Amino acid sequence: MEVYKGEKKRLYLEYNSIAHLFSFQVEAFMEVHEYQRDEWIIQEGMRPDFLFYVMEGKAKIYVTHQNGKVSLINFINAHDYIGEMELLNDVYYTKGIQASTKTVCFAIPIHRYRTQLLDDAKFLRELTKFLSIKATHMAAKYSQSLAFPLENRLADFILQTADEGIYKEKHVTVCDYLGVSYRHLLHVLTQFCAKNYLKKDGRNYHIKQSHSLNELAEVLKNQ
Amino acid sequence: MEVYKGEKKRLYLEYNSIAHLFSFQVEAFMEVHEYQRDEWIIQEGMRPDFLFYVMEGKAKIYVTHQNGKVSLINFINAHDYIGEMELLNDVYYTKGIQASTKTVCFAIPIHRYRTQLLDDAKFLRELTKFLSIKATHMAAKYSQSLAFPLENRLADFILQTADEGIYKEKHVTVCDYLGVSYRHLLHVLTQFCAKNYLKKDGRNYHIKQSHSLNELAEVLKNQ
DNA sequence: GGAATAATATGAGATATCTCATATTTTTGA
DNA sequence: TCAAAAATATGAGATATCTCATATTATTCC
Repeated sequence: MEVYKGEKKRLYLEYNSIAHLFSFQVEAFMEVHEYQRDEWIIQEGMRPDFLFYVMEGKAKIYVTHQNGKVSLINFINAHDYIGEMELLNDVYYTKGIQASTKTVCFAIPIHRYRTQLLDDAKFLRELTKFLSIKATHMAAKYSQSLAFPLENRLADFILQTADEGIYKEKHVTVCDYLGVSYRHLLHVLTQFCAKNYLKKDGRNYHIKQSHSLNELAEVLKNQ
Repeated sequence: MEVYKGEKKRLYLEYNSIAHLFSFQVEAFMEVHEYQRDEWIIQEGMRPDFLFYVMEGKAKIYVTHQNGKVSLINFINAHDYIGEMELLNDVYYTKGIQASTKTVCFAIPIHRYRTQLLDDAKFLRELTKFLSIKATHMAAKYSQSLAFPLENRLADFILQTADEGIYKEKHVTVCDYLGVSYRHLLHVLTQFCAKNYLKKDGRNYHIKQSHSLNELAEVLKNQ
């Protein structure tokens, strides 16, 4: 992790302002943090000292269960908040956040700004929207995971993450995200190939019949 | 549904104030609604005209999937908000909300107060907390549903809902909530009886070994 | 009060998904 | 550059969960 200092920090702030998110000056004690791929932005179980706002990059929220299973709860992208749960709640089990690409965040020290943040309607309004979408999204994922087999959820995931007709997510990550075993994921992917929805090419999968995948994914929709 | 009028309304407002939740006068156009058991407070797919704040009673959030399966997403209790998603988001698939006991809510007309509400730090702060807890709760349910079999989740649910050592939830509701088939729920309940964790008595189940259920439920915890 | 509806109950076979074992290939780090 | 670690791959048997069929109570409503 790198904390931008001096000229580097000044330049970054100049070109990437988040002043519009607050109605007061937040820059005085704000830091700019850069994390490398696979680095932990927040360690599971350890309360963070900052509220983060992601400017660039992608990250993943993980939680480890007592039976050793790991769930990838969600992906984090640019313009998302991190650590807002800890800002709001005194009691909270902190989840792990891991960068999956180089990630640059603004880091706002909680102890310094907590009171001001919780009094700022502009900030709270944006955060409320962010949280409402997050809650809705989790509710949708939850109910879908119980109502549909992997076949449907995977079809949706493939269509969402494929780039130019090619799907190439890491199986291990996808297992954690969709909450199924590695074995079963491979099994359903093989089925998709057998049905000619996908064509395997080394580690990539070419989408051959997106309409078939669409049909499978479509039944999840409405929410 | 009954809308309190005249003296009844005046008295109810006098004894149940929510003035402390806002920094402006919200009472002028606020209504008081009472719903009977099983009545729909919000119909699935229909945008509500009010932001509700539940004063008394309990309700359930439902969503219907395209394959006909119904998910009971969550329970709603006193001091929860309803319709806050529609207040915040212009595009949102509205879920159904059904009263499960007599339920009294304050109903704040959205078109009238939207702007003021979204500018009120006091209101937004409470709502943000409410949403953060909701999001966390959904995330926990989601990851648990994928990481643990029904046995563990049911044990937790039984302990949470039992009253004086007796569990008597309706099977149909529980199926929708835990996202399993009726058949399977009964199967696991029968197992619990066979293991002597529970003793069936007509439609009730007496908890005989809460420590065993506790052990099963415990592994979900940490979050 | 009786017919219709909802809730409970149980069996049996099907399927979705998991666990474990093991092999190969790729990536990483000293 | 090489050994260790991570990711991919596949088989086979186990288990969690589902579907469907059917019967028996409760509950609701005219």
